Amino acid sequence: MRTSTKSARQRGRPRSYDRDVALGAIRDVFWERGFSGTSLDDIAAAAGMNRPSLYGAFGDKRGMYFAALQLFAAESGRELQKALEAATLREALEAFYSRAIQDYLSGNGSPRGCLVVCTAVTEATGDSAIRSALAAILAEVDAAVAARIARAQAEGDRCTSGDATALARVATSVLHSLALRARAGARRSELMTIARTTAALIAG
Amino acid sequence: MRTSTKSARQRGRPRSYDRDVALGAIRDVFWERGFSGTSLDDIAAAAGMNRPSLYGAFGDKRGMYFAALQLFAAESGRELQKALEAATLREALEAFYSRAIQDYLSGNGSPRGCLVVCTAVTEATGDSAIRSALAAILAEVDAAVAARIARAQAEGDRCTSGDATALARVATSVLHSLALRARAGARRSELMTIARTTAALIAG
DNA sequence: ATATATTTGTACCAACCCGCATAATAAAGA
DNA sequence: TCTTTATTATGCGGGTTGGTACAAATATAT
Repeated sequence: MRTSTKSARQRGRPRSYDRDVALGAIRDVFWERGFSGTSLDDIAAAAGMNRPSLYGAFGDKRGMYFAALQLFAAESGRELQKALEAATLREALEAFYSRAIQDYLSGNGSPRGCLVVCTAVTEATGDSAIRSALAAILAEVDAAVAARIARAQAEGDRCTSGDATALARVATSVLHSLALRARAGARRSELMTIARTTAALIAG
Repeated sequence: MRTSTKSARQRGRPRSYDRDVALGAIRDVFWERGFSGTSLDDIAAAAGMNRPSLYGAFGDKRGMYFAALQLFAAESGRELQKALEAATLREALEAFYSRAIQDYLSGNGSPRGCLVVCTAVTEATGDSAIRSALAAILAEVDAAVAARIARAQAEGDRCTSGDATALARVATSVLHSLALRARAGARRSELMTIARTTAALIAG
């Protein structure tokens, strides 16, 4: 359980892994191969842990996936939120997309897109808990962008008029597509053009 | 092989299945569960065929998936193309999205979204042939929409100015997101609002 | 030292996986 | 009727799956 901060040194044999770095590795495997496409052997190899330790730390395979999803959402949510804080809406959207594209094209092998859009969506039909988690994450990003657009409208920033919520959903829709296009092999320049065109459409 | 029309009755035991309806059933299973999440038993049950017959008709599991993908792309490509033929660009885009949303929300259980966007994307990192097929399908839809936008611009139809290719990619990006939002459980009204907002943004 | 607590490593389990080998079946041709 | 051809049906074989039991290992507490 270990309450995170200082540790009063536990009693038994010490862990040979760091929970956070292990979870990062697990997230990366799921990110690349998806949930159904990933085996516990894959996970064990990536995390450098054997199965009993994995099971003890994260529960079963679904538990590992949820933990990975949560980590991904938290980290990339922070990044995107930060990008949205740029001075003008147009700059905010461009930074937002730019940052996302950076992530989507990362990875050792072929580009991985977004863990949420490119792997959780697939499992959403068969697993209602994954579907809820997915919906919640999408809604969170929608809300963040809607808030930013509403702010621009309130500030009299150059922005297309109309319902901020609906405009925001269009903006995040393009984000989703950037993820899947990246995974499909689109080149960065193509993605950036789509991003800039969208930013122009929404932020005047 | 059977060249589709009349048949000169083959010599051996007659087939107990119809290749087209079987492939439709196979497409539906993959559509719901994805490639990795679908077993041959699932496929056999859905198609009402036993494994050797499946193997004889479509090759291995990947072969079945490619056939399903091709069928899906051909059918929905026809539908979308037809929707795009509406008189004005705005009507065309709205029909295009509306038709897509209809499909994305269909299915016995929970909504399935789009076979390409919601299942092929996941496998794209690990299977370069699937990645190519995916990229080709995306490009085809992009091209169809780009042609429709270019036509509107040429005809002086009310349309946002700018590169037709880039605008089209924004439009299809929203299509992709509609698919995944449907699978995530979004309600029809939400999807329709996104669709109308996008059509307004692009077609003035 | 000895006991206690916690984690690791090995190895195993039953279930499932995909693909195929083989035999039974159902038609046409001779 | 008997052969030939094409399909269906059964079921197996080797490998992989997710999950766990159990003993060895490594720390603290007494």
